[in-house]
Amino acid sequence: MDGKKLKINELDKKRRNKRFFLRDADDVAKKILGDYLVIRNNKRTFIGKIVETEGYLGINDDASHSFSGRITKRNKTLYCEGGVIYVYFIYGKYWCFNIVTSKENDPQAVLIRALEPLAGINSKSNKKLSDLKKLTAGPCRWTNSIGIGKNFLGKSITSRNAFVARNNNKRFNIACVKRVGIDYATKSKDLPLHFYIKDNPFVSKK
DNA sequence: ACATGGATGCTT
DNA sequence: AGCATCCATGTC
Repeated sequence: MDGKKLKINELDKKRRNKRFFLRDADDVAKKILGDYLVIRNNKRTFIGKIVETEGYLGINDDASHSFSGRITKRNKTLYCEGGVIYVYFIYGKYWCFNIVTSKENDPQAVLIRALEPLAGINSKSNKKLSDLKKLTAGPCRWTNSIGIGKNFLGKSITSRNAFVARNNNKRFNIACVKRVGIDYATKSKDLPLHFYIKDNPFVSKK
């Protein structure tokens, strides 16, 4: 009967648990490609397929907010045990959504850069692919579209209201390139920690 | 092609 | 305390 509800229940069963997020960020970044991000927010449920991610490796990664290990008001969430959400405000307008990984005091994270919307985005007024892409194809776009902000900082990514669901039928190739927007980095600038699903239209455009 | 925007971090 | 810097995005 209600296909959407059924699907959400199915996804609930495939929820990634906390242990999954205790590994290194590059590993998590690759493994969650093709998985589903489920966010329950303002009494709505949003589902998006994760199509583009970046790994940030922590204190030795000079592109990371936790580089050098200095703890600040902004980055302290990164030092939590993996499995919580790290959001930060950027460019005076936007929010970026990350999943903290690895063990406590190893401040790694995965940035979710783009999603393919599957539910919860108003598709009535956005039938065209180009319109839909403007809503979820980009690290600051999808967060804006579903109301991600500081309210998600430090929240669990293994809870009923925010989780990653395993996709057991992955048939795609993964591209592995250098990360975006980190020219200020030197040592880690060219590391291939930016992953995306090849040929997926919702990968943010270069 | 250009304007927007605020937190951050560095300099004073 | 001041300010240059950051660039994804929206709007042109």
